[in-house]
Amino acid sequence: MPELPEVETVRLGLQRLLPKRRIQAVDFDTPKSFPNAPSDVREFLVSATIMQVRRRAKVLMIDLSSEYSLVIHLKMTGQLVFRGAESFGAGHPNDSLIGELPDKSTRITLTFKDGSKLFFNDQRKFGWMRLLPTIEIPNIDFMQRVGPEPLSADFTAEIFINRIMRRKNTSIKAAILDQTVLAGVGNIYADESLFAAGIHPASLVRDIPKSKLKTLHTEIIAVLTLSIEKGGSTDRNYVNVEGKRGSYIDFAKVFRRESLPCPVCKHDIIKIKVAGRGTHVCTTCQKLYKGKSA
DNA sequence: CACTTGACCTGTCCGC
DNA sequence: TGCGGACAGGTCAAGT
Repeated sequence: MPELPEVETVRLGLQRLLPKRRIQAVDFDTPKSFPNAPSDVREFLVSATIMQVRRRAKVLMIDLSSEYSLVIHLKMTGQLVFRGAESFGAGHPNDSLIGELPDKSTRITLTFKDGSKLFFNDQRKFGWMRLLPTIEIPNIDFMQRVGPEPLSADFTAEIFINRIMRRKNTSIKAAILDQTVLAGVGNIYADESLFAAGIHPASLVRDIPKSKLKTLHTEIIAVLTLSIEKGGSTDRNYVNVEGKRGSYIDFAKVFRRESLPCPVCKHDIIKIKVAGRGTHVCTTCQKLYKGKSA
């Protein structure tokens, strides 16, 4: 659920709210959510000041004055919600989708010296937060293997095509979901960008003309950019740091629109399974490329 | 090595 | 209304 646009929206909110705040305490329920040793937490987290908030792929990094960083992955249902000191006692903000915090899905709470708090909620407990030396982040396995940022200026169509061809014998959907090919695309934006490019998600990479792959490169960038403008997609769980929804889902052409008319040709959108994921497709607008046969 | 499937979890929804 | 099962999907480990 949180894909690149959702994680970037959270990053923008955290970058606005967190720098210069000093951590007073951390509370967490399970070691799985926050596996660091208590001695490291005391030494490198408590009393540290937040410097900046960065993102790489779907991973957030909160850099601390201790030269450690909180590295965070929201996975499917993770949420980071900030509440200022004034939000407590008098109740929570009325326009938040999230009620009183902490609640039953709160895994980690960071409390700052000024009384404000950052809550890490995660219904399904797949997400995590880890304290690592800032300088070591580029060395962790995921950072070593993850592909280029699709919204960076040097992510050209040529680079995209070269990287996608590493997965030439699999479906195009599986290929763009592969974080080692490019960073940040998940199920929503895979379906939306493939619709925009007119490619059936089950098409094998090797069968798709280069010109179509070039179109897909353009559409991936367009879809991700529009979604960041809309504050991401709130399908089920996703909210921003204020607990508010993103509106991109209102602009989605196929995602979660099965049995509704295609906005272009009016034929019904169907839902199938591709690469083990629920996949939304308009079989009229999206061509299934298959081999050399006609 | 390339690729696919299952596991990790919990809440929701659907059919009986 | 209760209950079992399918489903949701990011990533990694295990399997083919």
